[in-house]
Amino acid sequence: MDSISSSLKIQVSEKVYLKDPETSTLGKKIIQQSILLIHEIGFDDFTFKKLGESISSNESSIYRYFENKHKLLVYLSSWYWGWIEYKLVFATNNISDSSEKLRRAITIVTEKVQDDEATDHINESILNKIIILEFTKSIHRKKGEDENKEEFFLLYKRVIDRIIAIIKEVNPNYPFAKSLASTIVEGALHQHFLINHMKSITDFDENISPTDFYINLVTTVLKK
Amino acid sequence: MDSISSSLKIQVSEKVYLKDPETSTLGKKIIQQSILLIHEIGFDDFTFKKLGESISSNESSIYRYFENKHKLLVYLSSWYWGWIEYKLVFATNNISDSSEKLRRAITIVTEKVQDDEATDHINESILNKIIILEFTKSIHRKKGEDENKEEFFLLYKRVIDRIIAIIKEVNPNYPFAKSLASTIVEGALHQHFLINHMKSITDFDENISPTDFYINLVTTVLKK
Amino acid sequence: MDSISSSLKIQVSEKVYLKDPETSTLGKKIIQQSILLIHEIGFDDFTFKKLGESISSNESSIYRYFENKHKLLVYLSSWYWGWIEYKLVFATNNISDSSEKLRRAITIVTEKVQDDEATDHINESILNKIIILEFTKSIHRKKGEDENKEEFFLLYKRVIDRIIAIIKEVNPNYPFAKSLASTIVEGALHQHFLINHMKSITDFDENISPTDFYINLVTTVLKK
Amino acid sequence: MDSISSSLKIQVSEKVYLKDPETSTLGKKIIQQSILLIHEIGFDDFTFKKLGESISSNESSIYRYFENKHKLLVYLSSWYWGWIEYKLVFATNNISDSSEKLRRAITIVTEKVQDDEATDHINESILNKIIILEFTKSIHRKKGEDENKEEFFLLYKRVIDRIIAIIKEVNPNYPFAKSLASTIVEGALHQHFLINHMKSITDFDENISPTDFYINLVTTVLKK
DNA sequence: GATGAATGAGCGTTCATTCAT
DNA sequence: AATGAATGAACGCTCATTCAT
Repeated sequence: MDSISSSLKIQVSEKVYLKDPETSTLGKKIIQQSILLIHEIGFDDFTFKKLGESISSNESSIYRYFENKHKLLVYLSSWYWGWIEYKLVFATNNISDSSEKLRRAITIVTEKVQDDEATDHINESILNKIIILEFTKSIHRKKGEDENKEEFFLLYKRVIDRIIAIIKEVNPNYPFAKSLASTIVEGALHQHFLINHMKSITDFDENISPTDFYINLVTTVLKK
Repeated sequence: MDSISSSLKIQVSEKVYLKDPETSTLGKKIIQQSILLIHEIGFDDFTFKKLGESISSNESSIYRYFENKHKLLVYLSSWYWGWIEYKLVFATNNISDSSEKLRRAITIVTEKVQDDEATDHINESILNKIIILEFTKSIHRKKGEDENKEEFFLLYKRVIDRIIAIIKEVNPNYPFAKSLASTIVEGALHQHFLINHMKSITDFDENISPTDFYINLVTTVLKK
Repeated sequence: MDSISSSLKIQVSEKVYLKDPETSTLGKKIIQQSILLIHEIGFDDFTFKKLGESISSNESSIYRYFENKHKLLVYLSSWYWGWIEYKLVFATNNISDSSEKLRRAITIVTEKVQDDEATDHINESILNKIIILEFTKSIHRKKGEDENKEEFFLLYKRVIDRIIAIIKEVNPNYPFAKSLASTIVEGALHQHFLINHMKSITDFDENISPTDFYINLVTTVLKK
Repeated sequence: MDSISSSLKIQVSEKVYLKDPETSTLGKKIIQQSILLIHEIGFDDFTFKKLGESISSNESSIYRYFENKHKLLVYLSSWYWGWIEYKLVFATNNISDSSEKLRRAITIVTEKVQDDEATDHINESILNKIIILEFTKSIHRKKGEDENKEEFFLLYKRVIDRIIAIIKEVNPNYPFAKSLASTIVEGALHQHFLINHMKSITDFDENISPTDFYINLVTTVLKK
């Protein structure tokens, strides 16, 4: 059976930060406000200077925690995928029917995110919006190519790996399990983006959601 | 019957450029070299100053053609999707069997791109690599949100619309035609990205390609 | 008796322009539109490029007429003071009473300017507003100090010299004739500026104008 | 009785600067050198880059203190008028005879300025030359029209208001007290400009000064 | 450990001007 | 004579980062 820390302290790789933001008040404020600020002005216009102002602190203080703004985004992303993994494990735990398990897993990664009351300094709903807009950009960054990419996106890959495993449970002979899993996860972000910015090429409304689309899609292709 | 200019002069919206780069030698050099340079150093590090150096011209000359580097990228993207549309129309022309038409269309938008000898100042193969890395970023840009987004990404949407139409031909009752089409086009870019940067979560090798995955996927879900 | 060309062809020093704008349609358009454009966006933001656009011509064409935008402003100023001189001479012609002559002269240089229908490509009322805002700046320019300053501001000085002469007619013993004359001319511009921008330090309203102030002032100090 | 801080710390509005230059060594150097440099090359050619070089510091450091060079000039002007106000109050303090008070006030605002030994990083004599050349330009700036104009030129207006008050003491029935006051203050700057650049339209020499002209003028017009 | 001050480097842009047609 | 294209130089400004306290 899968096991994961049941508390909501998400473990982010130490390579991502210089000092763990969870260990101080300032650190938590940095995380909390950065989410709000990135959402407000976009990651391109986001700077440590502006963040410093919004937490009435100096930009140099933030440098104690993160090498640069890209690492901070990697931290937020990692935290997000760690949190998704936690929810995914929790939701599929003790479910014996593979197909049901898969449906639940797909739901977790494709549904619209609500704020999680268990974490008071992180607004997951807004964080999700940032992930939709910025996560793909962040894995596409050319700079520092591959040095720590594996490390940085570990938690993202773990979510995908868990879905791959469930897909294989459902249909061990399906030859594209990995591609299907990555299509669901990345595709869901994209579909949510389209809902907000290019509605005309989506089918979604109040009655029909990306989750419906993906469950239908996956169920069909995995049918033996 | 579909009709499209059979020459390879791709029409890019006039709002994207200040002066049409196709109308001068310098303009063509800007296009040609920008593709090579963006590929080489990444779009983030790409500046008009560096481009100017690489075409031994002054950055200010480039400003005659494009307002800023983002508009230049929009131009390249538009050109790319215009070219893809052209190929798509050409490949599906006179094909009466809808399923075959769809297979051909999917092939066009998911296969690895080869250089097209018909255009001597544009290397489509490299441009495709740029699109894989940078296109999603470019539609995710926050700034200038929505003002001309429709206009800028018109050719992209036209490609998707054509695929939607073919999907509907194959199965008029499938309820997620739009989402499926956008999943194919965006997803194919993502799968090609994974091949280059996160191989471990793909199923692809020399025998099996994204095209195979998408044809299998689409064929299955549209089966009546 | 004073003599001045009775036509409204104001003679501006040839050193101010490269090609006389009065001799071509384009030249006249340059003059006409530059007045409107400078008034609209301010002289600081005014460029030949923008002027070129507004007369749908190229900036390089304007360089045929004026070395740079400062020379163009000198031209406009010269024209303005030439026109003021013309009005001044016309208004004081055949007046034998010196005091009356002085009153009329002061009126000319201090009253609010109306458009002169005799010149169709120059809107004197707007030009006056430009002079109020920009003329003092233009004589204060440091660059090219003194080379041709005498020449450039000849027509301005001629207006002042005419007023000095009238002051001396009224009271030959007044020891500050020159300073008084320059105070009136420059001061009137300043008072009109204050009316538009710092009303709180003026005494003017619909019943009382700068002209009243200056006539009162001058009449009093010249009383024997 | 008038009261004003007797120390020479002139209070300039906080809206003018980002960080008070009086609070650091670098700040004082910025003020000191900017005066010398603006005098030397003129405000048009003055840039933060050049100022940075002349204080062997980087232009970006200067941006900590002032938003742009125009704000720096506003600071210098404000300081100047604050200093003039101080001198004016000091010189007229305890003088019971209104006419004498007025003569002293006029003297303060019209006489040639000597360096004040009490301030070691500000050369008032040179600053006065800058004010003569640049102050009128600075209040004539079109950009940012009126937003903070009142605030920015507060100290200038306070000087004028004090003179208005004294004029009214001398002759409460004179109907143009405001215009007369602004004429003196602005006019004096202009007369000093003429002395330096257009001597031919002034009456001044070593025996006769602008102060003489203005005292004569004002005394005469206010005579009951 | 947190902060404020200072800095260097470089970006995006505009301007004035020249050249070739 | 008028124009369009191209250029070099500089400006204003911001960013990421370091240093000193």
